[in-house]
Amino acid sequence: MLDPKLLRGDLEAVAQQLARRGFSLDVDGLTALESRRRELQTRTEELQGERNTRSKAIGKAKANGEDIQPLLDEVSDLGDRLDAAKQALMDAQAEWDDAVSGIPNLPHDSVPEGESEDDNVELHRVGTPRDFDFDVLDHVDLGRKSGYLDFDLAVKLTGARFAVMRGPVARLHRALAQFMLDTQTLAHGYEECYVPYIVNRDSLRGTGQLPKFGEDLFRLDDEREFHLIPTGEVPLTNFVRDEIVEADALPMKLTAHTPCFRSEAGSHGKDTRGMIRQHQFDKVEMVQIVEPEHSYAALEDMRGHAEALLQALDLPYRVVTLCTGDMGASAAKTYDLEVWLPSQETYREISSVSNCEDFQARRMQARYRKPEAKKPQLVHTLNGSGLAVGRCLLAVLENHQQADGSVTIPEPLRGYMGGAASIAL
RNA sequence: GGAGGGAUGGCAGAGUGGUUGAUUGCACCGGUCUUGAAAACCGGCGUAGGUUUGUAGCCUACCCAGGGUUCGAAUCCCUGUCCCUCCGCCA
Repeated sequence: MLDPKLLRGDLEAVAQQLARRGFSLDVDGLTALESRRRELQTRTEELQGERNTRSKAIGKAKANGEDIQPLLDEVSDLGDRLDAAKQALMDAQAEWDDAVSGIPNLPHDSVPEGESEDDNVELHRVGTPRDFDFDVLDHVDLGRKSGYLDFDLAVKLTGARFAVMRGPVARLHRALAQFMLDTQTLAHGYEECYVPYIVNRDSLRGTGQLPKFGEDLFRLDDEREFHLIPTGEVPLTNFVRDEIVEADALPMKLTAHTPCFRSEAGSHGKDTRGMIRQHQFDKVEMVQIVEPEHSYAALEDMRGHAEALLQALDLPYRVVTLCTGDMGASAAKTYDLEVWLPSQETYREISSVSNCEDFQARRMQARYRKPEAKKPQLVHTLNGSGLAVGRCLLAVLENHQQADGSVTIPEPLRGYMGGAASIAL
């Protein structure tokens, strides 16, 4: 959510910045709404003030043993007028909140302008796609022969867009997650966390999934409005919701390996084959809570933390800066890491690293106290995948496949695989 | 699943219908004292919104959340959430 002061002040400037990301701000509507809201608030507060002074007078008169009936008669209709004013104010406020909650974050100046992913700007490429002297298989065909990767079985157990992994593939999946988690904690200084995979409404509101994007979530049949997490970002970032942390507690660097559940996956018929797009997938998430002046340095660091994993796994990838039109609503700037998939002969997203500045912090009321400042200040929040485990698994399978149907295990994973240098599929 | 007790400012903890936004202590900030520090003493110290040129003043709201009673609610009633204790059950 944007700073309400910004929205009450220079709306035109805000509208211009939002136009960069293809969002057209209803300046006139908001202005009218705000002036009406303000008027109603003033009226309500006047009535409240009147009620308070009269009630105090009644209390005083009663204490002096005077007859208070005449005073009571005077205030008889005040309550009704006050109720009406309050109701009107609440309606106007709700209308304003509704309008404001749909406004995305302002893009950072360095974000390239564009409408879609076609306009994203490549930052750099690392690694060279292999030249295969045999016909490459995609992960579906690779896994089918042995049955170690079984989508048909998942259909029977649940339905479309789930996967069953068995044997060495299941172990490789676990090895990847362990390797990522160990790298983030031991090499990059993140604190390992175990978090709930079910969260409440307030948490989803804090990170921005609600109220606008509820249809992307799996919701439990429970009156408490519990939802399965769509990403570890939700529980981790909400650590600081409604908190005032001391400055020396920052930066807070958190990581967790969690499953992620997404209801929308595949609703548009994209990536129907294989485990690119699933309702359930695992991810190691990085979250940083930082002081505002350090958030862009932290963004570069986090991108590096994600890139280090791909380099260690010897996977070719590229980094793109998302253009204004392709960013999520909460982000001010986002890098995507895209890994090379030989079967598709293209780069596919495997990590997304974003600086949300104070957009989420404001929704969450997440603040910190600087010793020299009297008022608590909003923190900046960043999140990034480090990495998506499922997509990483298929990238390893496809990139490191051999002519004999085996897959070479990247060196850093071998310790997690009982020393195996390759697996036979 | 059953029975009880709680939720108040950064923290601890008073307050059961009438100038109580709220006693007090700790923490924090400023000052006096001191060579310096500590101690002691004095003062300050919540958040949000409105009004305003104004981080001044004034006004309004907020004592877990949402409803209700009342001229008036931190205080009484209802619902919900969370925490604690005991019993049962369970990984």
